[in-house]
Amino acid sequence: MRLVIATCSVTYSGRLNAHLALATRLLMVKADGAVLIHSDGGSYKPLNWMSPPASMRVRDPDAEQVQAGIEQVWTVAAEKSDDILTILISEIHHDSSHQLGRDPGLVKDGVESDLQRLLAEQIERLGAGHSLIRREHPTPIGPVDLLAKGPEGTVAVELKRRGDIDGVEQLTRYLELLNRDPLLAPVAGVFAAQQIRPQARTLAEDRGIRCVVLDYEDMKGEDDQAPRLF
Amino acid sequence: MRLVIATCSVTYSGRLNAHLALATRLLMVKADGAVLIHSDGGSYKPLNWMSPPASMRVRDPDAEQVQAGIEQVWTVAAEKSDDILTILISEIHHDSSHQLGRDPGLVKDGVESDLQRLLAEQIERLGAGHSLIRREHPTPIGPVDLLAKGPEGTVAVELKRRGDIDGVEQLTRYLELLNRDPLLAPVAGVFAAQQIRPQARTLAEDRGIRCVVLDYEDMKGEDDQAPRLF
DNA sequence: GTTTTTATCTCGAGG
DNA sequence: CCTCGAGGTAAAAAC
Repeated sequence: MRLVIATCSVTYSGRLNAHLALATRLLMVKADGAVLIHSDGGSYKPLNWMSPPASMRVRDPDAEQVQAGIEQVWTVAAEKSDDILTILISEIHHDSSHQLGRDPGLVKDGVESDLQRLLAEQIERLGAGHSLIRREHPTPIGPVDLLAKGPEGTVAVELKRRGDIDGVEQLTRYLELLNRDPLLAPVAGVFAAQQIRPQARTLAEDRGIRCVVLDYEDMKGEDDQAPRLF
Repeated sequence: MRLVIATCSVTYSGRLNAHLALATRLLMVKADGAVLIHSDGGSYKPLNWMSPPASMRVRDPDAEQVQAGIEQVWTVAAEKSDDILTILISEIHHDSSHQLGRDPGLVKDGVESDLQRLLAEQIERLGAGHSLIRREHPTPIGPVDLLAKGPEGTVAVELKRRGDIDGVEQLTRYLELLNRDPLLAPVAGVFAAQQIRPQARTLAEDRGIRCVVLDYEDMKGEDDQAPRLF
């Protein structure tokens, strides 16, 4: 990884065109050819970048560019498209290279699949008298997260970490399909999430879909497997 | 901006829990307290990070951590939530700080608003005999991108850079509302995008919505305003 | 301030 | 290889 602090201007041409006026920034060049241009603020997204795989070419400025005070011209080209990032460097304040090696990568806990496993094990969180039929019940338009038997019949469960309007739409499509199957119908809908947005709740309830808010930490506490990832 | 190349392990605790095993990485500390942890590959997303505003505390390792070869412990806490990033540093290979100043920011050209302006000007790209009624036609659930008059009546246009299934759902909701208005009905739907995904096209056509693929570069070439942002 | 929409989204899983 | 859905989505625009 090469780290350069430079006063530069940048132009990107690809799916859109974008430009950065002259200022001092960090240029990060990764081993796979990726280039990231960061300012000293904002979150993790760079001001501008090139995704890997890419290759960089450094050349001297032409006469006009020399006049404009440009010392180096970096051209970063994507290998799989014709996206091009051009960096005009006026001054380099720092330049260092470092050997990092491969990264073992991030281990996560608490994503939707974990939530699904826990709710499958603790299906009574949908209400007393529920039992699991199956996870990932297949339909022609994709799998339903959970299918369960409740006191009032079969229920299809759509599970989200954050319950949004498109999750309700998704469940609605599933329910329409499931209720066409005479062996399964009638199937009621349950929209279960750690957090349900008001608009999603309103839409769901208008359609007769029940909303259930889940407490992940609580469910994890009750988890008999209690896996320790780290 | 502070740049540190260090052999470290990292733990994040917040909306989920995540862990990075011991390896050598770049730690970037920004002026607003943001911290980014990058490996030497992958696109612009860091392996792990803390969004600003945040504050960092550096302390010495406890006895057990010293035994494990840890030299420093960085604790990065978000100011607006209880998210915490803990970085256990075993070895620092590089450490430098740099003054960057405020960035003038990115200027873009080619986003959805540009596409909408161009299609409004070149509405005949929907087919011969189309004329624009208005852009951003208001409805109770949000504005319809374009409303036009075609040879066979009024059409509502939903515009996307990438045409996905949720765009079709959105247009469907608009059409249902617009067709309730006796002054407007009947209104047909057109789903226009630079790229339309097969599933979205299938759903749209099932619902009698016409799909139109737009060529932005072509439209830009025909643009009489020809704005030069840079 | 909140909510909604966009994104050069990135990233991973599954066919 | 492509397609699809999730994301600690982030970030900008709309309200």
